[in-house]
Amino acid sequence: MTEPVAANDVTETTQAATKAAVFAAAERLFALHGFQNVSVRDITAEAGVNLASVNYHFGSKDALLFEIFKRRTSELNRERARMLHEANDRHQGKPPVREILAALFTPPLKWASPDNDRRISVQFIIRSRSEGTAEMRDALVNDVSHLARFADALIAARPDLPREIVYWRLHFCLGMVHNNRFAEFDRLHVLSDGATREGDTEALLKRMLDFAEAGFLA
Amino acid sequence: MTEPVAANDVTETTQAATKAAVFAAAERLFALHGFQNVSVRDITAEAGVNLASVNYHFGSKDALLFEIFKRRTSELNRERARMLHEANDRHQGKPPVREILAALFTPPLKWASPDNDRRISVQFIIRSRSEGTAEMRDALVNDVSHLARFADALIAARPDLPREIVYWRLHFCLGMVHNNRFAEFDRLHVLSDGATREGDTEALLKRMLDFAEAGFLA
DNA sequence: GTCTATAGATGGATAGAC
DNA sequence: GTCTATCCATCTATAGAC
Repeated sequence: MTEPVAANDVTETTQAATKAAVFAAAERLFALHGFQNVSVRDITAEAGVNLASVNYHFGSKDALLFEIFKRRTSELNRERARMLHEANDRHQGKPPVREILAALFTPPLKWASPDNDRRISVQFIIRSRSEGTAEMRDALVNDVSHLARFADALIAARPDLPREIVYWRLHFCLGMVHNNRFAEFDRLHVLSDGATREGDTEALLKRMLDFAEAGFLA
Repeated sequence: MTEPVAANDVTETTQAATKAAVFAAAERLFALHGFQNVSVRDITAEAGVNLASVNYHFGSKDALLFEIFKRRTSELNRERARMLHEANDRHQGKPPVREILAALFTPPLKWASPDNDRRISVQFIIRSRSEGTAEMRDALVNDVSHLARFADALIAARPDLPREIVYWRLHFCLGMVHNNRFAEFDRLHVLSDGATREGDTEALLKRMLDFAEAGFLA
C-alpha cells in the first residue's frame, strides 16, 4: 500500500506470472501422471519457480489441486449451460434430446481436440473423478445443480419415459464422456488396428450423438 | 522337501492363509481408497499380519498390486468369454447384438451386486484403469485379445456398418461399464433425489442393454 | 517363516535470511 | 515476495534375530 504504483504493478505482475506458472505446470503434471504421483518438487521444477511457491501462493498442495479443480469444472459447467440455454432459445424452451446431449458432449470434446490448449484440462477433470481428494469428491457428488438442468431438459423432451429411466440414461451418457481418456483412446487404437482416429473431433461428436440419441429414444 | 508331510501341510496352510489375508485386505483397501493412498502398513494392519509379509509373499507393493490386477481381470475376461461362447452356441455362431453386449455387461454387473463378495473386485478393476502402474496400463492397452472377440462378434452382427463405427460403439459401451463406481452411483442418487436404486442389478442390466442395443442399431 | 528394528529415500511444509 | 536450508513425518524395503 505504501509502494509507488509502478512498483506495485511490476510486483503484482511478477506474482501473477509465478502463480500462473505454478497453476499451469501443476495441471499438466497432474493430468498426465496422476495426483499422487506428482510432488510439489516436480511442479515447481516444471514451472521454473521456487519450491516454496506452492505453499506461498496456494497454501498447500491439496489447496492448489482444489483450485485447479474448481476453476476448470466451473468453466466447463458454464460452457455447457450456455449451449443448453442456446438450444432452449432455438426451440421455444423444449429442445430435442439430440440438442441437449450436444450441449453436454460438445464442450469437453472441443476442449480435448489435439490443437486445443484446454486438452490437458479435460484429462485433469476426468482424472479428478476417480483420484480426487475427499473435498473434491464431496463437491462432485453434492453439487449437481448444473446436471439437474440437463436432467430436467431431458425429462421435458421425453415426458413419456419414467423419470428414473432418464436419470440412468444420463448416467450412461456421462460414462461415455468420462471414458475419453488418453489410455482408453490408445487401447481402442490398438484394438481397431488403427481404424479409429481420435483426432477428428467433429466425427467423434457425431458418433457419440448418434449412439446416445438412439439409446435415449429406445 | 525334507520335512514330514503333515508338518509341511500345516506350514503351507498357514502360509496360504497369510498370503490370502494380505491379498484380500489389499484388494479391499485399494478399491476403497485408491492405490497411492494405501500403504503396506495399512494392508498388513488390516490383514492382522506382519509388516514384512507383503515383501515376503509378493516381492513388493507394486507386485502385489499387479497380482491382484492379473487375477481379477483374468477371471472377468474368462467369464465374459464363457458367456460369449454360450451366446455363439445358441445362435449358430452369429449371436445378435444384444446377446453380445449381455456377455460384456453381465459379469461385472453381477459381481457388483450388493450381496456379492466380488463387489469390491469390480471397484478394484475399474480403479486400475485410471490409477494403475505403468505395467498395468501397458497390459490394459496392449492385451486386447479378449476384447477383439467381442469386436469381431459385433462386426459379424452388423456387417452393414463400417468397422470403425463398431469399434467406437464398443468403446462407448465400455465407458458405460467403467462409470459404475460408488461415487458415480452416489452422485446419481443425489441428482435423482433417490429415484435411482443401484441395488437392483437385473433392472440396471436391462436398462444398460436397452440403451446400448438401441445405440448399436442406429 | 515370522517378526522387530532400521536403513534409505522421498515427501510436504516452514523458518529465517535476503 | 523470494529462496535456501531444513525439519519432520511417512513410506518401501530389508537385514538380522528368533
